[in-house]
Order: sequence, then C-alpha cells, then structure tokens
Amino acid sequence: MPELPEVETVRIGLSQFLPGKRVKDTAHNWDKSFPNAPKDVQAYLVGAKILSIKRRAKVLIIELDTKYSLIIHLKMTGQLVYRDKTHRFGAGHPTDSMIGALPDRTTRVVFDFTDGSQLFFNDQRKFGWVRLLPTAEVPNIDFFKKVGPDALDSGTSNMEFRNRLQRRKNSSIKAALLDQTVIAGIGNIYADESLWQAKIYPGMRVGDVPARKLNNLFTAIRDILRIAIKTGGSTDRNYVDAEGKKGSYLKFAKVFRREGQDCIRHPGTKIIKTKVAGRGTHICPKCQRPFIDM
DNA sequence: CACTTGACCTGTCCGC
DNA sequence: TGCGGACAGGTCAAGT
Repeated sequence: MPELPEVETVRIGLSQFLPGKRVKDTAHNWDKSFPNAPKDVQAYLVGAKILSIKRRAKVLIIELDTKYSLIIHLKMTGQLVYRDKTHRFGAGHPTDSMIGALPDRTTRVVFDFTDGSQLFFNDQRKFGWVRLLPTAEVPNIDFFKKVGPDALDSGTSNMEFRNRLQRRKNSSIKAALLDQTVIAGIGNIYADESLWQAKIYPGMRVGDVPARKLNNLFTAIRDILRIAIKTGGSTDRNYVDAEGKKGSYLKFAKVFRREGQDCIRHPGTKIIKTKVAGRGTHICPKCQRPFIDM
C-alpha cells in the first residue's frame, strides 16, 4: 500500500487525534510487528504523552514526551487506525469506504490511551513494524541514513534529481524511482503514473533518458503526489487512513490497474501490464516507447 | 559499488 | 470444489 501520499494522509489524520494522548497500555501479538517492544512497558511507554506525528519518506514518527519516539513502517499492508472511546468510527460492519470493528484478525499492535481511545496497527502480511527508539537516535537508523530527499521536499532542484538518478544509470528508470536512496516516497503506483505522465518507457535505462524528460518526470512526480494526498491516497486493496477510510486517488489514475482500458491520450490504444524491475508495470505503448526518441 | 533476485507473510484470484 | 501457482502498495540480505 502505502507510498508517500498514503503515509502522509495517515500522518495528517493522526495529527488530529493523537497529540496530547497519554499511553495507558500496549499489547502486541506478533513479535516481528514490534521487534524491540520493551519488556518493561511500564517504564518505557505507560504514561508517555504524544507530542507530534512526523513523516520521513514512507515512515511515520510519533514523538513522545519521554525522549523516545515510536517509528512505524506500514510496508505493503499496514494500517494505523484511531478509534475513540465510543468506537463511533467504523463500529459494526465494514462499508465500501471504511473498515469495520477493531481489533480484527490483522491487528498486530494496540495502544490504549488514558481517555479510552485506541490506536490499532493492523498488517495483513506482517511486513510492517513499530519500533521504540530514543528520539535522538531516530535519524541514525540505517534507513534514514541512506534514504534520499523526500520527493516533495521543495529544496530539491531538477539538477539534483537528475544527478541522483545517474547513480543508477544502468538500471531501468522505474527501478531508480523505486530506490528510496535515490529519492524517497515513490512506490509502484506513483512510479507508473509519473512515467506515463512524463511519457517515459519504464524499462528505459536511466542513462538513456534525455534530461528534458527527467525534468518533466520530476514535475510529474510532485504534481501526482500532491494530488494523491488531496484525494486521500490510493486504496488498491488494504490501505485506509487514520479513520479507517479508503483513499480515492485510483479513480484518477491513468494507467495503474487500468490494463485493457484505453489510454486517455490515445483512444483506441489499450493500456498493457508487463513486468519491469520485478514489479507489475502499466504502460501506454503509444505514449511510452522503449527506444530513445528525442 | 551497481544491480538483480529471493525472502519475508497472508490472502485472493485464475487456470486446470 | 480443490489445488497449485502467480501476484499484491516495500524493503532487505545475499548473490553476481
């Protein structure tokens, strides 16, 4: 699921609910979902108050008033859903736009707050995780040391974007976009959408993509990520926001999950699905050609 | 170092 | 209906 727009949507939602909440208790039922959960929960978590919710790349950081922070990666199927005391969000049966009662069979970690509200970390595939770290050490974890600038970071120039991509000049442009050490926040959905927007064949070698097209690509990435945040992100299967609601960006997607449909720029030409960089990849064969064309 | 592939998991869908 | 395989939003480690 979650690429930058989905994680950012969760961050915005949690920011409405969590600051000021005090942890009353926590529990988890799968050790890898909270690999360094403190044995002495009372000492490290109970009583801690939430200060803020931040995001870096696809990772959320919940800062506590104890000089510790919870860092959370949703990976493919993670969800972070807040429910207040009366469970008025999503109580009862799931609807088309919202998940149902929690906890459910995918719930891996639960945080109880002193006012009776709860935060659920659900993760069907168990790839995601929650960790508790001293706030000062958060920037020093391997992922943050290696990760590139956020795709939406306004300080990154076209030239810096192109230069960072050239570190992977012999791999496909799609593989380079998915490499978080090059630029952070893009995943499979927004890579395909951005490459379509910029009219670049995803399998083209980075070193063969003209600079002009790379500039267009960077613009496309940022435009698409911003629109995706505005529309609440993309729900392909599992993704929901902090209230358990699905995102609507895929209604506006041009190629992702649209194989067999007409390209909107080329009526009569069907979107195809293939594999690039080991991932399912959606292409308009007319917009995106596998050779150097300009 | 740059690059690719398989592993980590559960669940669903599709062909036989 | 059952069964095997492919596939699903993301990283990692280990291989070349």
